[in-house]
Amino acid sequence: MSQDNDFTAKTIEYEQLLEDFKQLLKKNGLKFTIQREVILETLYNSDEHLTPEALHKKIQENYPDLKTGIATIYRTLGLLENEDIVTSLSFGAQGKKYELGAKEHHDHMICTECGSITEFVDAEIEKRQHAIADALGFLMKDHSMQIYGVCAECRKKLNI
Amino acid sequence: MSQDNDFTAKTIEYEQLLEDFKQLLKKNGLKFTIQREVILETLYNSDEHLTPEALHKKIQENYPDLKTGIATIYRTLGLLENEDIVTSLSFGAQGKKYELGAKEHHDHMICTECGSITEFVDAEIEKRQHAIADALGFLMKDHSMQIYGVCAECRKKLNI
DNA sequence: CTCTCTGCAAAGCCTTTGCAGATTG
DNA sequence: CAATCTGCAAAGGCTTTGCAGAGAG
Repeated sequence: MSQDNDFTAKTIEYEQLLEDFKQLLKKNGLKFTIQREVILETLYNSDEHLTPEALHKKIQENYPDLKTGIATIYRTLGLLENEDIVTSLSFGAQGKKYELGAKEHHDHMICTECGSITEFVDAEIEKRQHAIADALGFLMKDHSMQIYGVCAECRKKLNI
Repeated sequence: MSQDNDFTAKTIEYEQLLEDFKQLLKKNGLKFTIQREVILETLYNSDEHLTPEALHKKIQENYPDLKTGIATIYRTLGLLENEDIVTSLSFGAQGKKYELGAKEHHDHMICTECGSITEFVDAEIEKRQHAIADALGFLMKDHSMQIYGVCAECRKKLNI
């Protein structure tokens, strides 16, 4: 569950993020609601990548008084994704998982045993990606990379 | 539609592929049916990554006499994916696209304007991926990388 | 001949949408 | 106050499944 590699880093403070979010809402004539704040906050405080359903559950646990509908989760996630505040990862058949996009760019290492996601960055790969996009005349906007395999923990357990 | 970069290469002949497929079926006590052959053949002859629906449509066009149900497409695709004959790419909300896995390993460059997918390979990136997985104690089985942006063609059209 | 496959239609997910009341600005 | 939001439940897509007849080995 918990990660202790050196590759991840939140590059933005929550207050800052919240401010940006409010700004964006205002700019688009949208309203700042408790639900939206709670969703942003929950995403911020989660090191895991969350499915809409997992996010919903987490919010229901942490804010039992606030009756948050799954529809609002979806609507807000869509909103946040449009505004590039969160990004989503698509998996095989299991749908999408969301994470805050406010971190330093990173890639994902996904354990096929336990489903955990470890993040990492590598400057060399980033550089090559740009070089390749350029070589093919492609205007690169974003990229994502996933490595699938068995994480260190599961390897110990399975002795492989 | 058509791609003319130097990065793609089919490394296996159709006859070979078909033979392997038959072998696999036999090994698992499964049967070789016209539908399965047609699906394999259509995937082989398509340079695009196909959604189950697109594949279905293509088959209906090319084999109007063969009434192929979408359920069979899904079942066969699942079978082929399990056997690592095809691999799937997941996109935002638009579901999955499948491609034959019988090519040299490659990554994907996806145009956010026209949705086209260009394949490429880069030895340096492949090498780094292994190095990173090793460094993190991860047993790497597979990986995928996508670059999102605007393809050369669309750039011309849009003048960007 | 036996066992697997297929097409069809029904059933199941996950996600989106319509609506009336609740909330924000 | 006017406009957006929310929760609920219904509606929508895409994918999977059950079944009876068709087809492969």
